[in-house]
Amino acid sequence: MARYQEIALSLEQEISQAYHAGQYLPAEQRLAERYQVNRHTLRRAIDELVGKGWLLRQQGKGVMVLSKPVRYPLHAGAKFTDNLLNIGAAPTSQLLNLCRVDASERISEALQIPIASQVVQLKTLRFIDDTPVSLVFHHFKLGEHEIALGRYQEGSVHQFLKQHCHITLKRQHTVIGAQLPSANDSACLQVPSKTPLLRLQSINVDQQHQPFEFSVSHIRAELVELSLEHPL
Amino acid sequence: MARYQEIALSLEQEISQAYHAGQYLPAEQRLAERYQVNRHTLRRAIDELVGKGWLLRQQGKGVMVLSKPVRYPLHAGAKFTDNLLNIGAAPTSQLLNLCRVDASERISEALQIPIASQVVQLKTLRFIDDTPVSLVFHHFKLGEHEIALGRYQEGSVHQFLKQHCHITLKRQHTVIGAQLPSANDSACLQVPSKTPLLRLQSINVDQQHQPFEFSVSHIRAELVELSLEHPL
DNA sequence: GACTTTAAGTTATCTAGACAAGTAAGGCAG
DNA sequence: CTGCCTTACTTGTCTAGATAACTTAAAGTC
Repeated sequence: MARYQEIALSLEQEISQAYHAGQYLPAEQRLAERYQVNRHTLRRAIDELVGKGWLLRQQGKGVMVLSKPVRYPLHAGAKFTDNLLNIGAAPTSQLLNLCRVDASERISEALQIPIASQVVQLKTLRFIDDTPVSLVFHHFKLGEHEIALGRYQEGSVHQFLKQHCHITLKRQHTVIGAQLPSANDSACLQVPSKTPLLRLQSINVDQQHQPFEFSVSHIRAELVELSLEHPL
Repeated sequence: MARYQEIALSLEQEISQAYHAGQYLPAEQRLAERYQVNRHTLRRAIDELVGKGWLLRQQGKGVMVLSKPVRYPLHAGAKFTDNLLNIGAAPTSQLLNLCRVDASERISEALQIPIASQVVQLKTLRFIDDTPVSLVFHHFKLGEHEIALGRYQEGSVHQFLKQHCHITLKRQHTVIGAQLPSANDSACLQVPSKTPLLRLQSINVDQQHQPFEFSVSHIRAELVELSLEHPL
């Protein structure tokens, strides 16, 4: 077993016993001295625990110990916002960008439109208690509701659609994967490039069961896990 | 944007255009020379794409371009083995370890037994076409079927239970997360410590809807994604 | 031919040093 | 007191080099 793995294991034990969420580890240089290794080797050890969701790096501040992730139910009608309000957390959403883009193969298949035709793309960032949690790309067909969407600024997108367009969306199909963040993901979610993300691709349908929205969410896996009840 | 991120972006484009699954990239040293950077910087760039599921590192051989992941449906009755046979792949399972362990809080909660009471733990490794795909920890209550379980050696565990114990398991509750592999995960799944894994924790019930198995799967996210149909 | 050894080429790990970039707190001018 | 600047400390990135571990194929041995 590599030295950095030994150190990661040792640190993991120490954290679970002597630290609680919100506390900061000693500086990398100090830890490197304690373990008698180069700072790069110690960084590698910390990277292991960051990847497992135990620690969060904050440039200029230090390495923080995290708490257990929020469990997020995945029903057909499950709403990000409502779920979190129930827990007592303060969920917010912020519009980053609104534009038209050419539909990729995946998007056109999901929305049942021709490939390379244009769609409206909404890029939003979701927070829990001022911590960025997920980056979401919403895709809608062009059409009557496009102008209304242009007025969206913040808060739940699905709530907005319900109020201004009288459309209630339901989750119809979801594909779940995991990946490391791109440079853009890292920047928006304020995580280093080694913390894994959950990737959710959802097709949401309107009351007539017609595909209305295709969304791709990149979610910080140290903070959130998905929960699923299977019907009998 | 950091140099290694620029290189990752450049490589990603090149791969999607000029490579197909199974091909190998030029050696790190060559690529480092091409981009005029130190080999460590180029490694960091490759790490980005490994994390995104585009590439697979193989010590001593090189860096291989991967194909798109297998999509694995997650119904109540979904079976790893049957799903893959339908696709035309060759799924196998191998027993790594069988022992009794003390139930953690998570396990005892899932199986509805007292905390720290003992359970039977089966550790299995699943392959698709001789590639290790997931590492699974199965947990069962002690009891009448324990001896039968002791005879399990390979193939689908659920199939084995059906044939030898006449028990048909159904997925009742699933929690999905993502994390980087531990040292043990890396070794069993033959992946470096930077490729993210999907983590599936499932409670499986018998015909009387009683919790019978609690399993924890660590799945290579570059190879598999989970698919979910939501009922109306 | 079958097996072993060797060599070359590859990725993996560790060390060492430098500088950039971000944070926080104290000191200072207004 | 407020606002700005400086300074110290932290993490992030890049370079450079050495050695270990692993894979493959060719050369050698029986």
